Amino acid sequence: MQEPNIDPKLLKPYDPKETEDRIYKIWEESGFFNPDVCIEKGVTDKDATTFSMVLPPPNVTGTLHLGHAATLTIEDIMTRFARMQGKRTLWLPGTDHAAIATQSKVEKILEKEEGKRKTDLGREEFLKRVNKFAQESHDTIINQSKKMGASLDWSREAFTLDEKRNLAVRTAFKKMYGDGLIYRGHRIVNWDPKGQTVISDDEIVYEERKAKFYTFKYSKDFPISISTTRPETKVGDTAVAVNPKDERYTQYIGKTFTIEDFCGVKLEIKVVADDAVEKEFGTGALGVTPAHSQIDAEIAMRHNLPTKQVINEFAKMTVGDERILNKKTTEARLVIAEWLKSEGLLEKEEEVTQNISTAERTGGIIEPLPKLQWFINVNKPIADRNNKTLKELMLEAVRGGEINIIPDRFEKVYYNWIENLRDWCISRQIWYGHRIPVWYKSEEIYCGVEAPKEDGWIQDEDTLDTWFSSGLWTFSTLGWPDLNATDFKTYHPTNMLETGYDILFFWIARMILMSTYLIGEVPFKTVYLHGIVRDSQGRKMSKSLGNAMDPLDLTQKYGADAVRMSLIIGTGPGNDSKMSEDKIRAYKNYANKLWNITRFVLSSTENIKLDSSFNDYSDKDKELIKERHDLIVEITKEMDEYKFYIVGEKIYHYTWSRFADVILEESKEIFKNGTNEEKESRAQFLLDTLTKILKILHPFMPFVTEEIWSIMPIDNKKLLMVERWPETERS
RNA sequence: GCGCGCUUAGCUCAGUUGGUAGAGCAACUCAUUUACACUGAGAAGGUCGGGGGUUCAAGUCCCUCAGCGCGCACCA
Repeated sequence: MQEPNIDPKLLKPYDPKETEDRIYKIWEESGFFNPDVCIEKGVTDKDATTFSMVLPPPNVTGTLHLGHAATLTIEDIMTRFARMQGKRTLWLPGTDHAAIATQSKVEKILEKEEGKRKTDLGREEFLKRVNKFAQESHDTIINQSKKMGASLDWSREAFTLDEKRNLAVRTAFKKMYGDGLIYRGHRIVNWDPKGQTVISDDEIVYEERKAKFYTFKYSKDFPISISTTRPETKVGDTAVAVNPKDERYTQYIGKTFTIEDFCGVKLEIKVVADDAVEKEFGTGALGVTPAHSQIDAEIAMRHNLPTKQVINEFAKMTVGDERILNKKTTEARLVIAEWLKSEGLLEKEEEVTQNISTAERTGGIIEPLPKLQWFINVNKPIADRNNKTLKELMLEAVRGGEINIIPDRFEKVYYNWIENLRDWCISRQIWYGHRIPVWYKSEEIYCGVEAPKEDGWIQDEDTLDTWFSSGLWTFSTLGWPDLNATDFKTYHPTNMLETGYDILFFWIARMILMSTYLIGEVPFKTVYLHGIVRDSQGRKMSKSLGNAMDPLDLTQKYGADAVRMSLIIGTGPGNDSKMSEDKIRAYKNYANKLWNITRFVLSSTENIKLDSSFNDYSDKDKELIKERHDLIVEITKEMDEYKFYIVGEKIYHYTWSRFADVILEESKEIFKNGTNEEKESRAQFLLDTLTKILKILHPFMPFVTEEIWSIMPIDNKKLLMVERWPETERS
């Protein structure tokens, strides 16, 4: 066939590498990622309904993985769809300083490359290193996000640790402190000996391990046997608790026994009755270690028992003689077990599996320790929130329907978490992060947005849990605490929050907490949760397994459009998905198919332009239009319901199996032997249908569609990214 | 212990309010320069995890069992 008047580009296979960076640049230069520019340039009405969403800020700990790529794709689809519907659309980017994660990463590098520890550098110098690392990670992340085609408004980019966000953090802290929601308290906390910091309950990861479960008596004269997996903590025991209904032990309740020598330590053990003790568990008697167990501390509080700390911040013993003093807890455990055996006190030694608490970021084994820390009280009634507690505010936002979670089964998970929620420990003994806005001067404490003016005040050394600043993200990025900021007034509450279900508690719950409390409105109306991207065998991708697929490599090899499609199709909300190169290859082929469809349509309709007022369709084409119209109605409905995985499949199927394999094939016959009317009708139909396919496909495969759009014979074209979604009312 | 999810073709997954099973990939047969080999046509492949129930009708609803996975709690 002759190929007159057709872009020579089409004569070669589609080349994403040549196309994608060029197209992204055109988009960026158009300014259309920014809704203000869209209004200025007249592609969006000033009073159009808004669609706003924040990007879950990636941690500045390195590079993006496929999970980020999935997030970017799903959200870009939402954003481009909204923009093409004419909405005032804002998708706001940013990055997260990720306090502990970033700091420990830099510590590792420092150790490996220079053999130094952070204390060798000092706070200021170490922070310089962290900032440098964070900046480099940031640049990589931004670059990768652009490669994925993300239509983010870079003019509004934010960082959880920049000046504006710091003001928001200090303002929020001050208000919570003023309302008595933030308090400083001496409590049993989760101490991470490896990271040398406290962490919150949610930062604990449980790992199943085998352990020895020892049953023994403190001494030959002691009447009650107890059981434990941690004999070394028993040197800190101050009581034995039994169930009040347990007849075996009633005679001892209230008595105090002195054990002169428990592996070199003198113990005073009082027998108390407490409902928390289960009769059936172990011997039915519990050795109470108030300093090193949350439950025991609670029992101790109820019975006014003394607390005796026997383990320090390095998980080493602080009492006893040379046998255990300064030994690690794991070593002391064996020493005491041996001692019990040799004294004839050990009655039983069993192998059990137990859940061991480890720190999410460092992997360190958590040591419960009593410490003075900052907490958020989740059970205190708040006067200007109708005396509701933070827990109640969080619960009601979802239960009352103001926030809708997709898939809805996660609402149950959310309620369950809130029911078990305890006060949130927000102080961290790390250097990288928002410094706590509290100052001390002898006995005085000052909390304020700014430092006190007089001399002699010393600021709290600790920083805040990274999730404190993330919790403010939907509004700290929009100008809050300035309540008159245009962005804040225009875009808050945001419409959508899309993220992985694994940070439902960490992030989503904390945003709801902060927003309902600080501004009295929900942070977002809909939460869409996606799953984890796994490898083709269903394993979590990780660097150590070596199965991590680098999104950048994949986009280089197959094109971003193909990677995007393969991340969407075959994945429903809330379900994990599996990734394989086969799948991506299939969608690379699809991009090329679309390219060739265009080549055929343009070369067989040469010199004809799309005529939007054309109406003389043949009967056959009218049928095809009806079919197409039904499909678009269906697809639009599914887009509104966030069923992108279904839409992607449907449009793929329609273009390939229906449009290319059937309609184009029969068009060959029409163009060869049909009447002029038939030819004209079919030419318009093909151009019109290709136009609509490009529009529907654009949110999914933005690069190839924008590129094809640029050579379509259509008058008064704008960029495809700001064209209107195909109308659904006309047939 | 409480709760959730999954189990459908060799693999990865769809299957919306119940109407006798679908897609991609892989494998098989054919076509051999066609808009496109990054292709087309065709055929094959499933007692929808097991059992029971409701119904005219169940992959879909209910009960139950099993395997896998996950969350929370416990973890003396």
